[in-house]
Formats: sequence, structure tokens, C-alpha cells
Amino acid sequence: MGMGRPRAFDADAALDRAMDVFWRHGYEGATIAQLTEAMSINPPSLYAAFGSKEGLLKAALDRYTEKRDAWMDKVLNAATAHEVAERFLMEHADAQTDPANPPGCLLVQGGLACGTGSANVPFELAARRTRTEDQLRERFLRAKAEHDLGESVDPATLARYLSAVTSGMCVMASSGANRETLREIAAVSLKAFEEQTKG
Amino acid sequence: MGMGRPRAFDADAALDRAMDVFWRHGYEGATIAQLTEAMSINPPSLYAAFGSKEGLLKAALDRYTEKRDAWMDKVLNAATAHEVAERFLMEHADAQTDPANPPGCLLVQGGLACGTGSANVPFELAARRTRTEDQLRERFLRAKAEHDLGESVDPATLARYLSAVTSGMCVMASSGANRETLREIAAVSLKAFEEQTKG
DNA sequence: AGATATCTGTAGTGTTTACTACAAATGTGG
DNA sequence: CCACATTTGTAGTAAACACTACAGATATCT
Repeated sequence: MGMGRPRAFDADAALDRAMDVFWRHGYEGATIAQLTEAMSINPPSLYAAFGSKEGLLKAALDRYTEKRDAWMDKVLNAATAHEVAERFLMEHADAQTDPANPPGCLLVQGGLACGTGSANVPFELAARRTRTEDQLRERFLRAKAEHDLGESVDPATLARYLSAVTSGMCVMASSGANRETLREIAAVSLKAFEEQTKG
Repeated sequence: MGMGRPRAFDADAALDRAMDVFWRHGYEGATIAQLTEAMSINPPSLYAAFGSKEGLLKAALDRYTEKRDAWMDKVLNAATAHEVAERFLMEHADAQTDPANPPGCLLVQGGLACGTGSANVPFELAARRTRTEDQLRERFLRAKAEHDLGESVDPATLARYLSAVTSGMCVMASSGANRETLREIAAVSLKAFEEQTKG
């Protein structure tokens, strides 16, 4: 028995195109027509490969997470907690204003509030944001064990603070804030981090 | 000549209901059917009073801004820049987790990215967010003139930082962060503010 | 080569969307 | 009480939406 006609498009390349559309217009604002055009495929190919619009989003998010993990590894591998925070903030400022991508971050631009038919999309995005926060907390926990951070420091608070600041930078980037502006915010935030780790 | 049949609903009360729907589902996620049901009116009444879905959003935003201005007055009337920052952050933590409203802030939940047919909605929301930032900057400029803030302090940076943090708190509130968590973030942010105003 | 399994492109499907025509209702001014 | 101006409820409309039936194309395996 045969194995069927092979797929004529590269799924990962197509996902990169879809990612861009979701990023720019949000989940609900992105239409199947826009997605298929960007991916250079027809609707049946999209549905055969990803099942549904939401399935496509999840696949795109998986790919996004893949890239983000590689990026986070470099951040988390910094020697000290302070340097982790600095890299995290500054790399975010740069990434969110990278002209190669739409402004901001897909995990925020994708949609914070959706219609009743897409109610779980915001949850899906929130879960992926939480992942980043978890990674930071784990790293700061390790820093505490290594006596890089003091006993009185709460890793969860630090992680949440950094997560909140970068989410806020997302919002500002989406409304046109430039790289310098975001770096400025990152620099001020880093001072709070320093102050928090002293106490 | 007569003045026509009078309107049978209270426009401001109806706008409060519409605000809630936009807040909970975003601009694109909110349907006319949901809006008319929440407002307890029929579509023709909605369109006669507000022109279009986008017109309704703007009217709801005007009402939101009205309430927000009253709230900001109390914040801006604090004696010192430090107290302004403290009130701004803490009041935001409370407001964004007020059970009387959907979580987060309408100006962020409304929609950061929209479809091509609603492309100016994100701009409309961004403009209103900028207004708050402008108010803060003006207040810090005054603080500088009053020697409450030092010569080397940049009011624009301070305002942008606070704006970024509260936007980030919005994102976290929308994904379920509770009041204590937001207050914690506010407290850490306030330290950055203090540190920034010392330098 | 033949049978089989999957993909591709065309051309749709039913549903939901924002929005509205129209006639009845209800007020004001003369 | 009557002409007029505006609102209200019913019942839609055209367009856009996510999604798919189907037939032809293209590969693999025996």
C-alpha cells in the first residue's frame, strides 16, 4: 500500500507566516483568507495539516515557544541572577522592536480578551507566558541555593515583577514605542531588581 | 413642530453595560447581539444613538475616560511625586482586580491587535493610554519645578516607566493575577521609582 | 504497472456578522 | 386634537466568516 501524495509545502515555513499574521492582527482579527494567502496554501491544506484555526494557532505557538526556549536558555545561563535579569529585560526590549517581526510579543498581541467562541485562546496564551515566569523563578531559586541571592529574597516575586515589566513593554511596543524607549524602561526596572535583591 | 419620541433608555447606563462587554471580550470579540442584550435595547436604537459599533466603543471610552479622570485627579493631587507614584500603582492594583469590573483595564483588554476592518481601534485605545502617561509627566514636571524632584530626573522616563508597569499589571490581571500579586509588583516598582529619583 | 493513500485546487456550504427598512408607537409644539 | 419628529420592535439584508465535499493529481509499496 502507498503512503499518499507528499505535502507540497514546508510546514515550519508556513507556520512562520501564520505566526506573523496572528501576531499582527490577533487571533480573532486574523482571517483564514489572510492566513492561507500568507502561507501560500489553500484552506483544505491548512485544515488537513492543523485541524482548525485554533489548531493552527497552537502549532504556531509551539513553534514560537521553541524559538523562545532557545533564546531563554542564553538568558538563563548567565552567571548571576542580576545578569539574568539584565539580559532578560534588554533582550526583550530588542526583540519587541525587531523589525523582522511585528511589534510586541505574540503571547500578548495574540489576544487578552476574545469572543465566546474563542474563550480558551487567552488561556492558551497566558499558559505560555506563565512558562517564562516559571523558568525565571526556577533560575532565581537556584541563585538562592548558590548564595547568589540572599535568604530574604522571594524568587517568585522577582520573576513576577520581571514578567509584568516585559508584558508592559509589549503593550508599549504595540503602540509604537521604539527600542530606546523600551531600553530606558528596562534600565529603570533593573534598578528595582537590584534594590529588591539587596533587601 | 414636535420634538419626536423621547429615548426610552438611559444612554450612560447603557454605555456602562457596553463597556463591560468590550472589556470582557475585546472590541472584535464583542458582538452586536451581546451588546444589545447587555444594554437592553434593540440594534436600531444602538445605531440611532451611536452610529456604529466603533462609535459605540468611542462613546464607551469617553465615559471610561471621564471616570478615569476623576480617579486620576485624586492621584495627581498627592503632595509629592513619590506619593503620586505610590497612589498610581496601588490604586491600579486595586482597580484592575475590582470584582465590579472585568479584570485588567479596558484600554488594554479592548484590543492591542485587530483585523484590517478595525485597524484604528488599537490606535484609539493607545491614544487614551498615552493621555494617562502625559498627565503623569506633567505632574512630575511640576514636581521638578517645585524642587520635589531633582534636576537630573527625567519626568518623561518616570511617566513611561509607571505606564509600562501598570500595563503589565493589566496583562497579569487579565490572566487571573489576584490583588495581592499586583500589589507586590506595585511595591517593587515603587522601589525603582525611588531609586530613579535619588540619582 | 497497479492498487492505495494522501495532498491539492476549485468551488462551494451553512452560520454569523454588522447593520437597516419599515411600520407602529410616543412624545412635543401649535 | 392634530401635524410632526424621533424612537422602538420586528424582521430582515448583504457580506464575511470558518470550514468542507469532491475530483483530479502525485507520491509509495507490492
